[in-house]
Amino acid sequence: MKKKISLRVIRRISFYYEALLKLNLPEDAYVSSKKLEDITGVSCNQVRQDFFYLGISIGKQKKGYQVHKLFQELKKILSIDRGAKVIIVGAGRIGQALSNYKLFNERNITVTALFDIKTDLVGSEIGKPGRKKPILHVNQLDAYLKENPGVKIALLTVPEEAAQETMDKLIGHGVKGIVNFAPKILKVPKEIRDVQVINDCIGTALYKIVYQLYHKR
Amino acid sequence: MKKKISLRVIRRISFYYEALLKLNLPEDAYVSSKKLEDITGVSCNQVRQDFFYLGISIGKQKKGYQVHKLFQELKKILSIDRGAKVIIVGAGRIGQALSNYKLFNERNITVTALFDIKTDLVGSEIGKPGRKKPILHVNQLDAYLKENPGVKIALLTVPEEAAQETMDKLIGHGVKGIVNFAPKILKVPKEIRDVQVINDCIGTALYKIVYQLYHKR
DNA sequence: TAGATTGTTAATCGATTAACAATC
DNA sequence: TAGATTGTTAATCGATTAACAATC
Repeated sequence: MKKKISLRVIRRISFYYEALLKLNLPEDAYVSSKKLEDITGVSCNQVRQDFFYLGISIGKQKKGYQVHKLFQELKKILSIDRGAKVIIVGAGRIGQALSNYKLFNERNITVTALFDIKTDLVGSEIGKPGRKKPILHVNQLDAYLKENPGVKIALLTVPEEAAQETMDKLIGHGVKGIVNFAPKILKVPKEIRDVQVINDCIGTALYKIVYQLYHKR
Repeated sequence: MKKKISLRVIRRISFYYEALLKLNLPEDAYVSSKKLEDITGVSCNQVRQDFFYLGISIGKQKKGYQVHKLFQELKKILSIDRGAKVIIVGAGRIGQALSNYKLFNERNITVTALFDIKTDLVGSEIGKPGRKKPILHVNQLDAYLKENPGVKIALLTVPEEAAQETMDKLIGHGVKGIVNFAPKILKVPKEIRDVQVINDCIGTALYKIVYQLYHKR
């Protein structure tokens, strides 16, 4: 019986994980829920409640949580130890920037290839020597995904006009997770049950910040 | 007495707004809460509850909400009619990509300038003719913000190492809203009360999608 | 010891869902 | 008319906060 963890909890877990990375403490050091509050802004009560909920009971009174053990627990929940291979569809500026995104290395996420339709991009490679990724044509997607069944996640960075069409294609080829960077809400057909889409994180962030600007308390 | 609207509601409001843009209906057409559910994935009950909460009572039984009126209401809440001027700090690939982001035009967000420290970037301009934006040096930030007091929002696209330092600088110069694109949680000093930061939307999205990949129901 | 910090429960708060009378 | 859809209330659900005994 696996309990389902809400995305809000996952988000906070990723905050704790990032906090640990940032602190860069020796593995045998301890970190308290109060310390995590200082860095993440999540209250220490919430931190302990989350750990309790997730069955993380490795704390020592008066000390806190051992960094090494906590890392292990958080990694397990976030599936960071398993890692993930992703492709980037759309090799324009955002796509290329993401392909070098620092976050990926430390978090065990590997970009294996990019896809585009522009003939001047297709066939080239980008990235640092030793870590170069090929840019392939979008119509090679199907073949690529069949050859690389471990690739289940796509970052979608094509222009707004092409976003829905491209997403439908990705779903058709068996992709199970899509992060959509186009400022457009993409629909997953109702009959598709096992595909997760994260829509429009940039656009939503902008609306929120503009709203807050005009409604400060 | 203005009631405070949570960011969750703001997020859904932006979904409704995006849905209207997408539908592209004549202004005198009507759209029902059920139709909004189809496009946004937000249940029709939730839609009506949100409208009720926000005092949007323009519906007609058996028809729905007139597109024109609904646009007006949603724009008012999202402050789209007032618009927003933003700067982009960090003129690398993500910064440059964002400076041409299509979302901005339709949503009344104007990028007025970019900032960087690289001498080969500073002094040039980017963007389409007629809409060119200058790239200035980061040490011109203070002067720029003083000359342009309407600019209160910054998109932060500098490398991870420079993110916190740059944010502190922005806050010092009076910026009130920051969207952080570095994969790092940035802290606002506790004594600062009126600055809003949206942290790490890309990193969080990735953690969520990886988590979901390994925990499909 | 005294102080700090955990794990856990209970209380509160807020958000979502369901239901339905009103009515076009 | 009958069916569809709103506005609104009440019920449910879930998430956060507060409190505190246990104990290192």
